[in-house]
Amino acid sequence: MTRLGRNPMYQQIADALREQIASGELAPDAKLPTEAEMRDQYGVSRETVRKALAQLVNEGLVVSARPQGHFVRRRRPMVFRPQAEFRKRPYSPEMDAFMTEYSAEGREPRQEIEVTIVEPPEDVAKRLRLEPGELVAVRKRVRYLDGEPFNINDSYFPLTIVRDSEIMRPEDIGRGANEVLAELGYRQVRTLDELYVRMPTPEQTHRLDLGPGTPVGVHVVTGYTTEGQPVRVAVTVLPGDRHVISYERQREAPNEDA
Amino acid sequence: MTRLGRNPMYQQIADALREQIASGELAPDAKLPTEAEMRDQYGVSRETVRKALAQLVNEGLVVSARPQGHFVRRRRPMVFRPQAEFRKRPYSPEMDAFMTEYSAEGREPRQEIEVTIVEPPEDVAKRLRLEPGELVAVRKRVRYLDGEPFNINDSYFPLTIVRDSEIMRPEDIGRGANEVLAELGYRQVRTLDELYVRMPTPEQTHRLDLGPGTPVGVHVVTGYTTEGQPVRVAVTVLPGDRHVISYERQREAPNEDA
DNA sequence: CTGACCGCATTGTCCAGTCAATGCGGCCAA
DNA sequence: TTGGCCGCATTGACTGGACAATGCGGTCAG
Repeated sequence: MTRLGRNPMYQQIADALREQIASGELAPDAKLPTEAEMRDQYGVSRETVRKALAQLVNEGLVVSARPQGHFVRRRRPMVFRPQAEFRKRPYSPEMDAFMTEYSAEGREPRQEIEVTIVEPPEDVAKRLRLEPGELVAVRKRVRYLDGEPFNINDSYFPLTIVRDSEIMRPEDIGRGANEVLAELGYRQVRTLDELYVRMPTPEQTHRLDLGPGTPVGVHVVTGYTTEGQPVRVAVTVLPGDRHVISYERQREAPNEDA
Repeated sequence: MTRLGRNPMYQQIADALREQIASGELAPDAKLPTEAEMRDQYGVSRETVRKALAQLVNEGLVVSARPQGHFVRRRRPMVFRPQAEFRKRPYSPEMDAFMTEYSAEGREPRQEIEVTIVEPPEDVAKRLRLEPGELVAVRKRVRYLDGEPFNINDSYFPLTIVRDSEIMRPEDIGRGANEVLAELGYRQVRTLDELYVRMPTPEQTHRLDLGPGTPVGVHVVTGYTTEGQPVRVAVTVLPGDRHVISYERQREAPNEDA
């Protein structure tokens, strides 16, 4: 482990540990050597060892549990299925098998709901085509599984169309907020979905209790009525270490392209 | 900037800088104060300032350009549209507007293609339902835009069905590899899409020339024929700082759910 | 037996310093 | 004018140290 290949020592140490994790030599939940042990083993200072460990933590491969040591992280992803909104059942056998593998079966779900009226963030206002100053109702939800926060879902509705409706009540809506919108005369027939991949803001880190090195997927759904009017913007924040996002597609017309 | 709120100094410095970036006080491409300046300004050691900067770099907010200093990062995302495979044109007006905003118009595209025959990685073998030892053909592509690597796309095909076909040639296939598969008698009518959000492996970091703190989306498409036979697994790696993933959905049946 | 307390191993924070690498801008020679 | 070289500001890598925080496990008093 000497300074041959031009790579800095902390890189080489991180690479060595990463390799041990990938090969299974260090299994999930296994304890890594302590900083002091590695300092002696590699003949470097403790800060250099710490820099290597910090890199692995940032990659999401390792967690630190003071003062027990560093441990190989175990992943338990869960399926997020945007299509669940519009499709009831008919999945292909492949999708069924996939769902079974990553199902929430046997885990205990819970959610917290909070409804407020606010001036919308700029990006939401733009998607709902609101004039400056127009207000929206927000349903902010945090969903938990086995007591662990799993995702954030904030749904924005133009205040003019949901005022005094069931949507304003901070309770679970059994038949879904989309059905309530439909009853109010705003049935959504089309959505535009955007997905961003990035590191979380400190606020998201806090709300989702994220460890360092956990990226998030931000899923933004804008729902439109037949007339093309946007009536809902839903922002879902999905911690990368806890989700697989999955959906199914079918050929539409019998012609082909790129 | 004293040690009141229990937060470590490097956190407080990082928070202050993050706030200045969010507020626009430090605009994109703006130069941050040098480490020495901040050391004096906050009355801490240089290492502490560096720890704060490292955090911002890891969040993808700041880049360091030695020896010019640290700069606020500018983002220029690009649309990734999985549906492009199956849909030719008919997008809604909303989607059209969105595409225009993030189009590649005026940027210069280029790609490198490499075709090899390998024993597939375990996850690919599983999706293609291959027996141990069965081989696959891989088309590995790196796509560039304005000279910058934009994404990686590795497509795996069972060797038994593509041997000696056009797919084995390391050139661009104008009408698309999917059409070639169709001509060979394996038309795909359905796909299962999975999307993972995570930090890149060192190999991906290298191939995509990623800065630290850039998460990636890993998009895995498995294509099936009418008979439900998997004939293609495409793995696309999308750097989070360079993409928005976007698609459209339509109500299918005139009944509703959650 | 039980509960409170304390020692200890381990990680977290921070410091003051050294030397290396890098790229820009200016200086100087042809 | 032009091309090459060099100084310099700045970040990167690393050291060896100090002290704080934390939770587990064992000890000891009741």
